[in-house]
Amino acid sequence: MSEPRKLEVLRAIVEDYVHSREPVGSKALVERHHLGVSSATIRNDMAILEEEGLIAAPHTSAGRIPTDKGYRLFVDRISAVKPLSAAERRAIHSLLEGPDELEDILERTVRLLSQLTNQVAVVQYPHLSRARVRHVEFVLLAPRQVLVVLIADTGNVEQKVIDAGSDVSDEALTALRARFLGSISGSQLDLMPQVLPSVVALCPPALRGLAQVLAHGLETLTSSSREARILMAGTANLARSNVDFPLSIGPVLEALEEQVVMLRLLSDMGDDPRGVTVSIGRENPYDGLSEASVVATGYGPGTNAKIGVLGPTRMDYPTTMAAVRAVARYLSRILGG
Amino acid sequence: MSEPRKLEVLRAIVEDYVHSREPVGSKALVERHHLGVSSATIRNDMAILEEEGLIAAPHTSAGRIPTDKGYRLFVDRISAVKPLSAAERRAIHSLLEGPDELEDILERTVRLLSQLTNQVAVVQYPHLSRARVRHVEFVLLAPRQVLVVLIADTGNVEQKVIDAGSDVSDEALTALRARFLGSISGSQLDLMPQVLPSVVALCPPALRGLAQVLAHGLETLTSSSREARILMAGTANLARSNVDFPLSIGPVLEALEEQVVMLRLLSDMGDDPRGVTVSIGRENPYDGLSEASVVATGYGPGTNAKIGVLGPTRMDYPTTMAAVRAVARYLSRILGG
DNA sequence: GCTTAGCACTCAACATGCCCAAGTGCTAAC
DNA sequence: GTTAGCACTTGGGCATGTTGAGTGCTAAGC
Repeated sequence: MSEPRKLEVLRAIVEDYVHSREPVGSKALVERHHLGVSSATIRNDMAILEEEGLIAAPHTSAGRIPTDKGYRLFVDRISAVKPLSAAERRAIHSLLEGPDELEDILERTVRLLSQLTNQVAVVQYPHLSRARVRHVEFVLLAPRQVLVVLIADTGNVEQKVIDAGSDVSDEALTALRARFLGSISGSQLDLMPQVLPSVVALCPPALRGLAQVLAHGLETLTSSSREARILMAGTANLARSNVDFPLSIGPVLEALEEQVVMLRLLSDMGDDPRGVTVSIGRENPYDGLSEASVVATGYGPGTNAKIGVLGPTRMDYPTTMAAVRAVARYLSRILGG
Repeated sequence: MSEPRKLEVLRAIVEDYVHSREPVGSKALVERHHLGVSSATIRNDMAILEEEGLIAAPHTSAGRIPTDKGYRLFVDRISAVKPLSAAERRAIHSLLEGPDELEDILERTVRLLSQLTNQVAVVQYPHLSRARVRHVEFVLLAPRQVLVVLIADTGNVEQKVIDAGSDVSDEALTALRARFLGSISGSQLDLMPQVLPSVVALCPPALRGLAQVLAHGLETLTSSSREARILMAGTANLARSNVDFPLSIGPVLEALEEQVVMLRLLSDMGDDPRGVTVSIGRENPYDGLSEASVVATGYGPGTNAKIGVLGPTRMDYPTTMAAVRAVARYLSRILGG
């Protein structure tokens, strides 16, 4: 049997099934796609595809549906990129409208992506780890309370109120601010644990106690738990595709709510620099997502944060991948400029 | 017929139905509750209750289920507050553990509440409108970029980067900071639109342009759109009670995602200062929530922000109300101290 | 060596008919 | 005002039959 036709058959099955949500049989296949052979031949091909674990039959006398492995092959070798429609392009360009603060932009982006794909869209805040310190500020709120503000060159502003333990003078704060700023301004945030102690060590003994506290505050601001934020939109789309989650959408909602899970998931997905990455069904590390697929890609400076969508394995991969890629690119451009 | 028994019958119907999710008939009723009369009598009572629109029968030969109006009467006049279990009390007290920043506290709170009630829990960030200014800070990030930070006595820290339009000197900023701080420190945030212009007017002409820009920045930080934030947890519980939303949980998820809707909903609910407020089914202003109930109450200083849960109308109101009240009280205590 | 027609076989989905249990409303008696 | 009794309604469960889509296999054809 011919290898190209085998792939063609798989492609047809995936496309039909995604379109109709119904197991697709040999006869329907030859009718809808001009494959140039009869249904009997297709039956033989399908038997082989099934042997290879690419498709499966829900029961004896039903058509076939793609398995996770089948989708994987489809995504990797068969699918062609679908160009976006003009309307979609226009929608993406409208991202520029509105306030240009990081949070607002991300929010609009994730909303847009969920509308474009009719799936749940997810975006991770830009990683701080590779960002650099742009500014540091200490503000005395009360005799012992200090507001520590750290601004990264990504536009992130992180702040935290800390308790100094003993009374703090304005002069001490100003002095320390200058010291910290001089030493760490421009350095990468993920180097803070190494850099900060040396700053403290160089302080005159009188200031060292306070410096220690402030350094610790700064460190927590840059720690990974801080950057662990995810924005999402379109969870209602899950309800629409209720049928596609035979068990329940409960576990999926749980996963989405558990930011740790989502972050892990996104960062586990390799960072193919020139395309989107897809994680299909049981490939997902989290059990609750065994019937879901994630299509994601990096964005922003160094493509270090991820944006993507989550939906049922029965998903229109080409279109979704195109949308994710287009939105990610445009988002990168906005943030870069 | 006796008024007390009528209420007793309604109470029994609500309780049984909430417990079993099945229409409850006259016979089962007399068996499970010792009402002291026969099923025939109950039948008569039920006919009256139905006439009054408090209960309804899904079809001719089925038992009755409470209507929205029935639940309303139940909540208003019948239900007794259920004391929390020791374990629940303990869980609530564990709220104190962990970081004590506003965001962390609210996050733990909403998680806890969703676990206690097995519903979706929702909490609104404390209103800024009645909060007072605790501190203001201007930080020069770049020659023309100023970071404006505003700290409220509720613990909220709001910040925003603004473009000054022309180069800014450090001295000017310091001078203006002193002016703003002196004039607005301690005043209510919702008075800012009135107070800020006068501060600007009193500035020396050389500073007035910058003062104007900064005042505008401060104003947006205090505007209502800023305080419009909601945290939620437990959306996966919706999937569990799938059956209770005959249509779909889609509209419910949509409503939850639409912060505007939720904020409107929460603030529309009267502010009964000594108890929780309940909004049942079609009482909700939003169509998608016509099969949902919201149990909410105010918390924090002036009980100006809301916390609550959302679930199907078929909900264990007494327990839910007790949990919401207990959590809100404890949260108020934590934030107050 | 592929491809194809033909055929027997399987099985979910649907329809039909039947009965049952739960529940109601009403009436007449207490 | 309460109750027993009864006729009536109706959804749900079950057994049965039918249909149609789909398969696998075999034998013939190119």
